[in-house]
Amino acid sequence: MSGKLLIVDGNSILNRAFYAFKGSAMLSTSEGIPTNAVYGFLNILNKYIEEENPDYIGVAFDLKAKTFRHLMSEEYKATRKGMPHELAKQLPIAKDVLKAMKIAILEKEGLEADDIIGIYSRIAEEKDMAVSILTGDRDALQLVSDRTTVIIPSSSKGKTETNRYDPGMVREKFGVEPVALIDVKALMGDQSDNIRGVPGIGEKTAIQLIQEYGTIENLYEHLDDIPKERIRTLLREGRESAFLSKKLATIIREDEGLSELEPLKRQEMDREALYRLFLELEFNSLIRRMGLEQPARQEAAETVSYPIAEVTSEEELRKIVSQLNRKKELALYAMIEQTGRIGGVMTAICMGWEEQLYFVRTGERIGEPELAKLLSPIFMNRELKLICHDVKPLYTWLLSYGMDLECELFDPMIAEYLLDAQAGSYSLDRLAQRHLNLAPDLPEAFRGTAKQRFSDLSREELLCASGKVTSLLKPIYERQSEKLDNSEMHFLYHDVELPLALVLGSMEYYGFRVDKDALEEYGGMLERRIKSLEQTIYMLACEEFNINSPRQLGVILFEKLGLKAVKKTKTGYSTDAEVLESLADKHEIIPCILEYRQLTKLKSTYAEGLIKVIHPVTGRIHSNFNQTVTATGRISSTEPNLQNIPVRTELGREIRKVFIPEEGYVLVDADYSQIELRVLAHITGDETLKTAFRDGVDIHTLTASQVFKVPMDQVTPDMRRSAKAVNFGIVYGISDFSLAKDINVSRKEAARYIEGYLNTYPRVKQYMEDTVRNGQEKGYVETLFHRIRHIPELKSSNFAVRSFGKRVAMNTPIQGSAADIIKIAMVRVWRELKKRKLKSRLILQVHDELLVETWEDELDEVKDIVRVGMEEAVALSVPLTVDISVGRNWYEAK
DNA sequence: GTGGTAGA
DNA sequence: TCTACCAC
Repeated sequence: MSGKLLIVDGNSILNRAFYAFKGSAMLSTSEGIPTNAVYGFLNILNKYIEEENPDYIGVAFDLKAKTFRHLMSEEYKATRKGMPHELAKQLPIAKDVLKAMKIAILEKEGLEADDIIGIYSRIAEEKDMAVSILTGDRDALQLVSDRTTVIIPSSSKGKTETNRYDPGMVREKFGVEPVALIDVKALMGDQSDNIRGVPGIGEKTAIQLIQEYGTIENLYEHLDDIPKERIRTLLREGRESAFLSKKLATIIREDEGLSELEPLKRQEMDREALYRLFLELEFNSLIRRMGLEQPARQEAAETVSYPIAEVTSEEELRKIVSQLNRKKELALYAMIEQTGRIGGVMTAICMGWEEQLYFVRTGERIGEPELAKLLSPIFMNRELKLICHDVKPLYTWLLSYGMDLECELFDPMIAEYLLDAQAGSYSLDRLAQRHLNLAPDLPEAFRGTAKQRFSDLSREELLCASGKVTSLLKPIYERQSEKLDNSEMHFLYHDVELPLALVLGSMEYYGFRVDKDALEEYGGMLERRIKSLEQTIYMLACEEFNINSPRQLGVILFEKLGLKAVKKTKTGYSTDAEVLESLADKHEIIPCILEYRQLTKLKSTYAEGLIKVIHPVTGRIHSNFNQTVTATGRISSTEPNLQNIPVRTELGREIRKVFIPEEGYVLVDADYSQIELRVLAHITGDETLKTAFRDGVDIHTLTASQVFKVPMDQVTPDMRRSAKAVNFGIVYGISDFSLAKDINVSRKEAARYIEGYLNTYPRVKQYMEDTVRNGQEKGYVETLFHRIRHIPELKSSNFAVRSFGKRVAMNTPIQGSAADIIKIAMVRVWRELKKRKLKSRLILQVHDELLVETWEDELDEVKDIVRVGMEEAVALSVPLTVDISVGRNWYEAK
């Protein structure tokens, strides 16, 4: 039996980092510590080991967040000053820890086991950490060695494998025999969450128990049989055990059984494990810095990879298609690039199911249009389920060849988004990692992130990599299906998100026509006004400077012109609109700067930004609609973002005049009226709100009337404005702090408004409380259609983080349900337009608004389709009303 | 609250 | 990366 010392933290990330660094010294920290701090420690410690103690023996030790913060406190503030980089800030602390280690190590000539083991406790003593470890935190010090004690954390019930410590696993994995088990939280006097519901087993009694039951497994099995009375005794002992634990840490010093140092020698860093870990955690810059990009190939043995054959003639392909077409399910991976061509370019495609995969490269033998046509029987086969990761580009590609897609679909990317909307990345290799624990070695083009194109790769590379990824589809599909089937998201997935991918694909395909000349003229007009404003500003400042630089502007305003700085940012003076507005009457330069800001924003982001993305062939803007980005279920739009085209100011709104329909078409714009507040009324069941919406009462005036306790007809515009802001705040779940900023009152005043609101609508208040509690219990909240959002922040010990979690918990069901509803409406409208074979098409969604480019002859029909599609998307206890307007450009149609 | 983009 | 600002 080896004499390994292992300190296991409940924090799975760091556990795994420890394994990756096995043999290296490791300083792990708890939640709340910046990852680069962890990295910094690792780096420094490793360096130290390499340079000064090559034979240093692996020690992991664990600094609790509180201790860490303590170390970060006063005494270090001074040293941190002036250090340029985050990492540098951590240096003094790391050095200090090192110093402690050095003392421990170098005090004696040679290295001896008890020194190594003792380091931890010495540091703990020197830094007053023992207290923190034993009583100051809910986690605990956990040691494993052959003669010492296994402390099983209460997170042994945890879901992740790294957290699941049971005696058998300890024995197998660490080669040590556990002699006792201690529930850590019970030690801390926390009875809420103990091993299998048994409160606090003190170490001493635990040993007795094990002796009684022979083995730990046996004890586990009979935990429920232990009499309640005895459990109470154990609980009392729990506190004593805490002090025992401290002894445990020192007992080892005298343990001669640890003289065998060989197994503790430093080993090579496990670069692959580290690579996989960093990949999963998206520590991309760390991967780069540590040069982990090309981990040694490791996956070959365990990667599912089916045989693959290349298809090189149309005739052959036709045969294979008819053969594949008889299958129930088919995995397909399309190597499509978004290029200048609308619909993208398909370099190759790979498809098949388990026993055999087929690879087709487009080119002279089989052209893209021919390929689209040849594959069509599969795409139109409603009896077949196509497993396709990211189906949207495949659909736009098909549209560009006049083809359609009507088979059943399964898209792992979308499935994963529903399972975890905050996962960040949904590329296939990440899915393989999450579901299959595989780290396939793939060219960058297959990993979604890189600039590399499929067409940059050789035939062999494409064949090999696409075979790998296509093989992944089936097992991923099976695992995701199981998870989805166990959830309530079936409807959302099959009837909303999957068809929506096609809707978005067609929206991207059609794009939005733009009058380029008008846009250029608009830009020119802005340019002229900016130039003249610029001169005025230089004159008023008596010097030329870069107005776009908040830094330079800050110097001019607050140093040269002597204006009073109201607010600061991390790097200097704040010059945001809020600050400038408060200074508006202090100096005539201020209004000029505000106007300059507005004009340059319009010019650079909108005028120039939009011109850049007009497609030279279609003359239209083909925005990219992303379905898997937002945590709430909303869609996002990029390159350009068409969901934030100005509307509030007249000058900004003018831009909408350049968004025009095709010849013979008009724009139909339909937007939900107050959809979030209606969702709120429905979810909370508040009668006042429901009646108001049924009667078509102005909701902000109503709120004002009720909160300020005046009759409806005596509500002043000011009162209405405040009420509107409060409604706004409720919908978006903003804090009293942000509300105060929005309506320019004190934070206390804002808090009173919110309180007044909640007292006016007790059902809303009840809902808010219920949702938060529910979220805390389950760890997630859900929308009307069971879209879930995990909110780990609710469990944070940090007030600000927890408050954020609460607001998110209150807001997400509202915003998310509204997102669900408009998505349902989009699918309905799109399907109806398609079914009736109309020329009109859905081209844009802006959260509560749909835009249909409408063939003039179809105007009445389209208005009807849109109204019904949206208003009847879902039956709530309040009506959903839609305002529709028609125009020859977007400006007119709003 | 949720996003995206531009400029320094 | 930070600051600022556009939308719902």
